[in-house]
Amino acid sequence: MDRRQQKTRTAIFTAFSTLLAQKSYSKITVQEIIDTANVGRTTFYAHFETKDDLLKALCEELFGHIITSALDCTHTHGLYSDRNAPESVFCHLLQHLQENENNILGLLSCESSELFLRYFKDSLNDLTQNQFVNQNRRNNQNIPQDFLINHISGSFVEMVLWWLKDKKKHTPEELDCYFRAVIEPIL
Amino acid sequence: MDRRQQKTRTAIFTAFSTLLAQKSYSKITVQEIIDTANVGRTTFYAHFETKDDLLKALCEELFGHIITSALDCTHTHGLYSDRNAPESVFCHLLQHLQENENNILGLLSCESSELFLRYFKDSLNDLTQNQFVNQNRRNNQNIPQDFLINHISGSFVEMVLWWLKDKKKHTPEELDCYFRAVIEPIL
DNA sequence: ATAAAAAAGAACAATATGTTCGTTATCAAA
DNA sequence: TTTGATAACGAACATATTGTTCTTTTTTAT
Repeated sequence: MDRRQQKTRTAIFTAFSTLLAQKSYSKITVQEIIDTANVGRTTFYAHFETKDDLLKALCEELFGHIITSALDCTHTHGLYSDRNAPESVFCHLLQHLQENENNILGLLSCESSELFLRYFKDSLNDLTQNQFVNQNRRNNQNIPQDFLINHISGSFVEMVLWWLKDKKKHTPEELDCYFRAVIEPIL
Repeated sequence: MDRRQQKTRTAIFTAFSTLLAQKSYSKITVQEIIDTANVGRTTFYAHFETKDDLLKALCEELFGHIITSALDCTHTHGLYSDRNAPESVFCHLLQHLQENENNILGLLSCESSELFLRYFKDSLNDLTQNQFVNQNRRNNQNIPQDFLINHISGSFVEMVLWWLKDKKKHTPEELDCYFRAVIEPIL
């Protein structure tokens, strides 16, 4: 691929991320993005159809490899390796988030965090579902599998939201411990 | 209060709700709202500072009494009246939602449901917190109370989101049953 | 070196925003 | 029922954003 394309694409992503750290998504204009990225108006629209399109692309880039990395983890460990195992996939995810690659946490902490977390939850749903079909789980009370999957990924996302609002006063390991305590009883 | 004020306020709310059923919040313009409500531009800005302000006012109106009603319920029953009791506050909430007063479910089903559910969750947090301070709960594994409160209200909100996406294939009573099954083990 | 592709830059119509004015209609209270 | 207050109207306004179209310049891959 042409280096110029990659360069502007990166410039736009960076500018967008910078702006997201300053103000909410809805208040960011295309004008600001291209000013910050220092690219022409035409160039922006050659890459992305709309601002929403840009957001989607950014999410795919951000959550893409964090999820695939987690998927590798489940292939070796299972959803939770063991009831008393030291780490679960969720701990892995939290650590990955905190490592701050591409400044994901910065983005998730911004005013538009919910926006990102919806994308994140979609990915988590796939991840969790994957686990359920592979493992033949006992279903203790005729709870629909859909419900359980949604409960797990939903709770995780809400936990991350809480974690960030709370200025990350807890370590990924602590959170993992709490999360397993509230999730494992129902598996 | 002047009847005229009440009348335009209602007209704007109704117009806004109608539009929300058709398109996402971000794509609705003030222009459309005043056209639909059939009020002057000046009038709109006399009532609400911005579109965001309107959304906030609508949420307060919608969730205000649904929560106070639930609060009454907790005063008599407790968070869950009893492990085997037929109804919990959450069932009450779900039924209330489904009764379709002010067409809440219609709004929650729209493209901008997350927007509303964030407001809803804030109210739920207060509700849940209220319960925790009144009842002296056993805390089985040193999980922070904040975490538990957030887990409960967060899970509930995510469940409603799932319920709506799923076209409400389940009754409030079924959902309540599932929800208690995943929440009660940790209380 | 050259043809293809990408970015810049300027200009465009269309639309949305929030404000200001003077005018008209409606209300509540005497 | 009159009257003073106030809410709504409507038109106009400057300002800003959007998405598109054009031509010109720069950069790339081969």
